[in-house]
Amino acid sequence: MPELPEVEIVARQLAPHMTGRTVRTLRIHDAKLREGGRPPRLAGQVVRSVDRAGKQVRIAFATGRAAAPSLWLTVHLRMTGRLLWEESSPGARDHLRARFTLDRGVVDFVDTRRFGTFRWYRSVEETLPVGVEPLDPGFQARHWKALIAGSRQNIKSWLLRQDRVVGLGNIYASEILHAARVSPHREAGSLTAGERARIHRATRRILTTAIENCGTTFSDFQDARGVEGSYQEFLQVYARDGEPCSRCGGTILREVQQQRSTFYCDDCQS
DNA sequence: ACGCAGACCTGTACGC
DNA sequence: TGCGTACAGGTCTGCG
Repeated sequence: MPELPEVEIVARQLAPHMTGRTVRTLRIHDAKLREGGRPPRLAGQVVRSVDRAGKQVRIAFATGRAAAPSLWLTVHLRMTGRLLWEESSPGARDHLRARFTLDRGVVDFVDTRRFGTFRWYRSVEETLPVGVEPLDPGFQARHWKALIAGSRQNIKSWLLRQDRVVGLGNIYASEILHAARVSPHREAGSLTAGERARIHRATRRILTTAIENCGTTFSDFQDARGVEGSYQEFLQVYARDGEPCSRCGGTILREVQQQRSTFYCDDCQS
């Protein structure tokens, strides 16, 4: 489910609750979560930071309040994962996969479809995604040229890969291409400098606005407080097939690319 | 290198 | 009500 903005919101909301807290216990209820490596002993570890790396929530732990972090956990929410903070211990919960009990508060990992993953690391370098962070202040329009050069992949599929630019998923990829007036069928390597610049600007603007609006809630995204985002009100094409295009009045189409739905306007995206 | 199918899971919406 | 099908914000593997 979540793409960059939704993961960013979860991390930002968890951070003030978790940072500086001591872990009492980590209970893993779903054995699938052990596939990313055996969980280390967490009791007594102090949470030093919670942030986002690509589409993952990253939590740094240290052996004491003054010690440097020596352990990192990345949580990938995939389609339906949620990290929910509660002040006092909630009772039974559907699809509860893991529970962190802190010296104050509880963080539950809830995941209906069980695609979510935990991975443990001993250095921060290992947690860094391969691709570029699109909201990194140093990332500029001119950098797209080298990233995209020579790719024969269609631009919609290219935007979904995480080894070039991280954080984009099926909703924002369609929205970005519509905002940039670029057809999802275009060969990535064939884009002009002007088109790449439009994609760059659209990416920054859309992700930033989505974060400001607490992300997009389609069916199940909720932030760390269980509150839904509101960026769905701003979506121009996603899930709007059959409706008129907000820019040119043409009809928004739905089409399957790489087994994922793409939404676009055939009239003003070329 | 690319596209495509299938897998991983569970739930919901919709047509008959 | 029940059953079958399609679809869902992600990503991996294997095949051609």
